[in-house]
Amino acid sequence: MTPVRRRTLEILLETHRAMGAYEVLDRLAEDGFGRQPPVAYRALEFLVEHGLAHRLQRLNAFAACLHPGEEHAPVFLICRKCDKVAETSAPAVRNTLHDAAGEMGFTVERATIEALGLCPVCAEGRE
Amino acid sequence: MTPVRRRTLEILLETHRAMGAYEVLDRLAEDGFGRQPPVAYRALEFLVEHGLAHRLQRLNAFAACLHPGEEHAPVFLICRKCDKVAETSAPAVRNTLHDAAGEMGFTVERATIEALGLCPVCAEGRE
DNA sequence: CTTGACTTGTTATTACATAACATGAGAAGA
DNA sequence: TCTTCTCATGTTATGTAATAACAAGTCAAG
Ligand SMILES: [Zn+2]
Ligand SMILES: [Zn+2]
Ligand SMILES: [Zn+2]
Ligand SMILES: [Zn+2]
Repeated sequence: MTPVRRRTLEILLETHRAMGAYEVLDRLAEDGFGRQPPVAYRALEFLVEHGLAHRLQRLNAFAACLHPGEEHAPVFLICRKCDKVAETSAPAVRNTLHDAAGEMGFTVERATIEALGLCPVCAEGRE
Repeated sequence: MTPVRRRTLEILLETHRAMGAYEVLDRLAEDGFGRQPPVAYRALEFLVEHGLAHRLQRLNAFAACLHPGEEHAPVFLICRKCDKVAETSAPAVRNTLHDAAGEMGFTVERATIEALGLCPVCAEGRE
């Protein structure tokens, strides 16, 4: 854990939402770190590899992990109205996926499960 | 269904694999259609909206749907070795996801489920 | 024959991501 | 101590994916 990496994680935690790499980069630059894309991408890559952050394919964005160290299988719920992202651990979904893939002889190593829809708050507000 | 859209679908079907938008665009241009990104993106968007093709977030790519019209819930199995993409319909996975999200009050409208791993052929060939 | 919806085409720009190279700090070994 | 190796950080430059904004043509409805 080096300064850039630590700061990158802090940024993700502070904002508490999904952030694009360039958005993270701007913050890092403000704090005196490099202002070039690789600076952010490398730090984010490190965090993802070490289970401290996740990448959201649908959003081209990153978010801090809410259960670091716990060795979990995250599922993301993205609200299309307020853009909030909830990370939930749904082993049942993963298991079902592994089973379904297994029937076809496919070995799942990593899986991306991201749902787009409405969070409780936005759903209540009449669509 | 217009010429560009039909041709775009044909291209996806012919190659029988996931293709990037710019790759599709090159083919379209060869056939006398426009050579600008929007040409491909619009046609692909149309196909996706009408359930004739799918978008693979992990690959920034598109693939023809193998069960068009059937109103299904696709799950993609992407082989990291041979790059083949298998589309399978796994209602169980979707249901589990909907249930898990429902417990948190989240309403799922669309879901991206993509697994990365090894296909039967590549798994056999000793990792 | 005019209006309006829609499709296709263009130019230009924005957003996202990585390749390739240079430098400096620190650990490991002579 | 003085190399040497590894790794983190920084840079420049480029590659790749996606969209904004506008122009022109088709065609059916009125
Ligand atoms: Zn997590
Ligand atoms: Zn919401
Ligand atoms: Zn399909
Ligand atoms: Zn394979």
